[in-house]
Amino acid sequence: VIDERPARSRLLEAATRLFYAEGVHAVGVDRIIAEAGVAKATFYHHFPGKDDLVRAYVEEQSQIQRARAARLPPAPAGEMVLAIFDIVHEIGQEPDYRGCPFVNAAAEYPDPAHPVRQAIADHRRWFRGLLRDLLVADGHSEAAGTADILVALKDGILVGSYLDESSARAITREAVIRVMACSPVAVAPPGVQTG
Amino acid sequence: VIDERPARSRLLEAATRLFYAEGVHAVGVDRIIAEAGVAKATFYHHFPGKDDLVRAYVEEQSQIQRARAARLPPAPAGEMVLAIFDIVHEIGQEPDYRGCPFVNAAAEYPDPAHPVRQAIADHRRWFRGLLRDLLVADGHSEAAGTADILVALKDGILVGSYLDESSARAITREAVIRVMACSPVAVAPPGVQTG
Amino acid sequence: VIDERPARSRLLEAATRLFYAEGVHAVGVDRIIAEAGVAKATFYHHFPGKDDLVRAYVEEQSQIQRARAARLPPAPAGEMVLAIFDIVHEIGQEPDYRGCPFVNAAAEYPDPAHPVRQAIADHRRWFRGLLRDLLVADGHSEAAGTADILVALKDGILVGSYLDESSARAITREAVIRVMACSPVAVAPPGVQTG
Amino acid sequence: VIDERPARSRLLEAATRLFYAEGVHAVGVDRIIAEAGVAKATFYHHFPGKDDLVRAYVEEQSQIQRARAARLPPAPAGEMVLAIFDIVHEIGQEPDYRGCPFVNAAAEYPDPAHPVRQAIADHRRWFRGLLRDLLVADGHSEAAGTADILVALKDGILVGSYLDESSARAITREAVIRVMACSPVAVAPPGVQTG
DNA sequence: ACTAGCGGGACGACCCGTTTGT
DNA sequence: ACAAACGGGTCGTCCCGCTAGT
Repeated sequence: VIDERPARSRLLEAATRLFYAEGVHAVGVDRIIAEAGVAKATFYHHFPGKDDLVRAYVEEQSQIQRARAARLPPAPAGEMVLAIFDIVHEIGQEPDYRGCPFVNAAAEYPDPAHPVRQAIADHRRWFRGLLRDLLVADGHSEAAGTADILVALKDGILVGSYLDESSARAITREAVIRVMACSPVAVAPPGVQTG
Repeated sequence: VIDERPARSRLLEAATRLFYAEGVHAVGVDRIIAEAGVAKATFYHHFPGKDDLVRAYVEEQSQIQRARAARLPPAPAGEMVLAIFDIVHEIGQEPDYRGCPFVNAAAEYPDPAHPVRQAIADHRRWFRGLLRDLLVADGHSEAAGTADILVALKDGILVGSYLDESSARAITREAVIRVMACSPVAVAPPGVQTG
Repeated sequence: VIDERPARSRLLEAATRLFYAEGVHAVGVDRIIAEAGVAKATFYHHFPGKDDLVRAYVEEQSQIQRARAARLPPAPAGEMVLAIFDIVHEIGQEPDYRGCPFVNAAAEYPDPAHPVRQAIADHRRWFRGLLRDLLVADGHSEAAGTADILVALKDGILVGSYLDESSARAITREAVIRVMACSPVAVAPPGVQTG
Repeated sequence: VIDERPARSRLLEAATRLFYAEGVHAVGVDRIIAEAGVAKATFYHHFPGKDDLVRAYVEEQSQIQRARAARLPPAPAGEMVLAIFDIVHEIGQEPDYRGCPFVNAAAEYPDPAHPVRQAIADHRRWFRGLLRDLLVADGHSEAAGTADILVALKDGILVGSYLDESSARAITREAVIRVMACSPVAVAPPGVQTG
């Protein structure tokens, strides 16, 4: 009971690194325990199975992002949204960026009822709620719909950061500004779709 | 003799169905040849290895989307963009939608030099070029940057269609309209843009 | 149509090349038919199975060696033996020498009753008889025993040519001379001989 | 619980038996692990791959022969050579003799740079050195060349023991005596030697 | 007489996630 | 904490048949 946490931490650290860099199915437990320097029995003592480790990995990523958002310096709500997307942009520019860990993990878990997918859905609900609350605080009409668009924008930016040449111009701030600029005319042209 | 189509077609069809529904690594060649009703030797006669089948799958998806775009009825360029996103929206609403096949496949192929990744990059270059050309034809200033944003929007919409509750309101058209509405003021305020 | 020789010849040629260079078990029939440029059905039309091709390969090698011996210019029997070993030496020095095809094939056919092994045994009987007859014609006492030793010498020279550094000095002629120099004293010291 | 020896020993024992009796390529790892009574993962825990097991097999055979040579009772160098060839002869007469394990293994490994071939080459260097040292100690002129011939003789005797009818008379001792009897005249007739 | 392609099933080496004993 | 066990899975190749089309 004394030295439990280092082993678990090392396992989660190794898993995070390998799962993110190479994919979940592509990394075996043998490799993780080898890189973590723990025994197999220790692994199965801390995690009932590989999927539980995957879920822990996803949940930890969510915690990291929530903490990062919580550490943002206070600012007017509109600027907070921009600050969040500045972080999104920065993340996408990191050297070995391999895409959004949640999107990538979801690609390997087709069943939406799977605990890993649940954890991913939780994270996404949190992020959408965060944006929507900020838009509401910003006095934005159509806060919910705009939050949906911004979530899509965030996902798409990260996908592009992973898959397209980095020479693609940085369009993050510009995009956020346009999405948030919902002139009354544009918002609800009669008969146009809901958003 | 049930299916008289050539073996290669049956293999590619089965692979497409299974790869998309369950992921690439999660589907073994044994399963594909079983569902295609071909012998293993026949599979390896048509494809040097599994990765070649994956690449064929990706390239076929690209061909399908290009053909679909080519079949769009002629219209003014701006409306063409909207029509394209209507299709994107529709695709995302399909019953067993499992996300963008290119994004999902890329999640399982970390190496950008891998042929599968190359095929994905080719497709993405095509799509971005399609949007940019339409924006140029539409007389849009900032066509390239706006195309980048629209590509991100498309990716994000499809990610959301896969991962979020379908109750999420459809925001596609609204989002496109906002992104395309780039008022001169918003486009390039000196020093605002991030990168 | 590049190669107009009959299919059987092309198959045997390809098989000879591949079997010798890489080993019998290491070369599949698919590869042979591919390099021969014939259809699979054609192969199985000419040879009931792979083993029959192997036997044909072995028998052809035997024929080649017999023909080479038959072409030796006439000479006194003792010099003929030396001439034979000159050829043995030359063969062992060839650039891509891979060892005696009979010894190598036998290593992959443990059953002495197998047709391939029978063909190998036939060849070895021929070669031993050839040497013995020459020794008899040379008026050699102990012709049979000396022939046995010379056969061993030949096999060992070829093994060494394959497995040892080519820097190993050429000892062929010297060895033959010593083996054939059976002084009465050396031949049968009472009680020395083992069997 | 039948066999309490460690798994690695059981694997190597089974591999030795099967590789020697049937050839390396002809024996699959599944068969070895079955006969060793070991799980597949245990095999791959002890040996990175089949080739490593083959190399261990070859190296063990070399160790066995070196130990056997080391156990020979002390005697004058010339008699030691004869004693070594007595052992060679005895080995060749064993009931299920299948030829020299090194020569047979080399027949299935065409690449001289392969670890298995390296191990074989090591063994052969050792044996040649052993003979040469004994000949030197025996005061033999031309020790190196004679050692080469004796190595060839050993290889050839073992090839013949495997491939020819056992009725072939035992010529081992007689052959060694002749090879070692290098009269000054026979050793270096000017211009006789080939290379 | 030959070609092209496909079917078939067993087997090749190797790795999977997991459990147990020590 | 380490070795071992376990059964099934991975991708790929084996040799051999068969049909259909020249």
